[in-house]
Amino acid sequence: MDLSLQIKALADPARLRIVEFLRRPDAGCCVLPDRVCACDIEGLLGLSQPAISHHMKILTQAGLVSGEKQGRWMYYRLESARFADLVSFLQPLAAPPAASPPHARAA
Amino acid sequence: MDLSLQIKALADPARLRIVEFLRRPDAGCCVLPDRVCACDIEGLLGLSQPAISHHMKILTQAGLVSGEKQGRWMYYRLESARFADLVSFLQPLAAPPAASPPHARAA
DNA sequence: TTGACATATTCAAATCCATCGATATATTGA
DNA sequence: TCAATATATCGATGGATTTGAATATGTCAA
Repeated sequence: MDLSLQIKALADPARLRIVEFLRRPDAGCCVLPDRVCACDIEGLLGLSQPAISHHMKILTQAGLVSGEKQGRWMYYRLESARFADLVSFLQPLAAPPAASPPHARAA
Repeated sequence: MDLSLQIKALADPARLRIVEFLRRPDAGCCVLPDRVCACDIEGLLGLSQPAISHHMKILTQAGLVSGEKQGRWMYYRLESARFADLVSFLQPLAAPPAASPPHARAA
C-alpha cells in the first residue's frame, strides 16, 4: 500500500526500461505470449545477471511485476492493477486546480 | 523530457507529501488561493528549512512544481501538465494486456 | 541604515543504492 | 551421478541522496 515503494521502484532508468519491455517485448529468446524470460531482459540492458535479478526483485516486491518459475526459467509479467493504482493517485494531480479547492473562500 | 527525472523526484516520502499538500493545502500561515508558501511546507514535515529548500528545488527542476518569489516568500504551485505526462506514460501499463500484443500469434 | 526574517547555498556526515565478481541453489539432460 | 545452465544471494565498492549546521542572499520594517 505504500505508494512510495512503487514509485521508488520505477525511479531507475534500468527498471523503467524493463517495465516498458515487459509491456512490449519485441522478439527475445524465450518470450511467451504475455510473459518474458529473465534472460531476455539481461540481453536488453547491458547489465550483469545479478543486477537484473536485483531489479526484478525490487519490481516484484513493489507489486509492479510478478514472476513465475517455470523449470529453469523465470517468467515475468506486468501487474497492471498496481499501475492502475499509480494512475489513480496521479490523476488528481494532473487535473488543473480550476474548480473549488477544499478551503475555497466562497461556494 | 526525461520521465525518469520526474519519477525520481516523486520517489521520496517527503516530496510525495509535499506534492499532496500542494494539491490540498489545509490551512497554513500564508496560503494563497492555489499557491503555498514554503514556510507552510516546513511546518508540515518535521524537516529543517534547508531540507525543504532542497526538496523544492528537486521538484522544480523536474518541472512538477513551479515557484514564484513574492517579496520575502516563495509560493509554490503544482504543474499539473507534468503530472498529466506521467499519467499518459503509466496508463498503457495499467491496461490489462488482453488484446493483441505486438507479436501476437494469431488474430 | 539597521535589524529581523524567509529562503538559498555550501559543506560535511550518514545512509542508501546500483553494480559486479564470486558463489550458491536449483533444474535439466546425458 | 555429473556437467551445464538459469537464476538468486552474498560481499564489497563507488556513487548518489538526504539531512542539518553554518552561512549567504535578498527583502521588508522601522
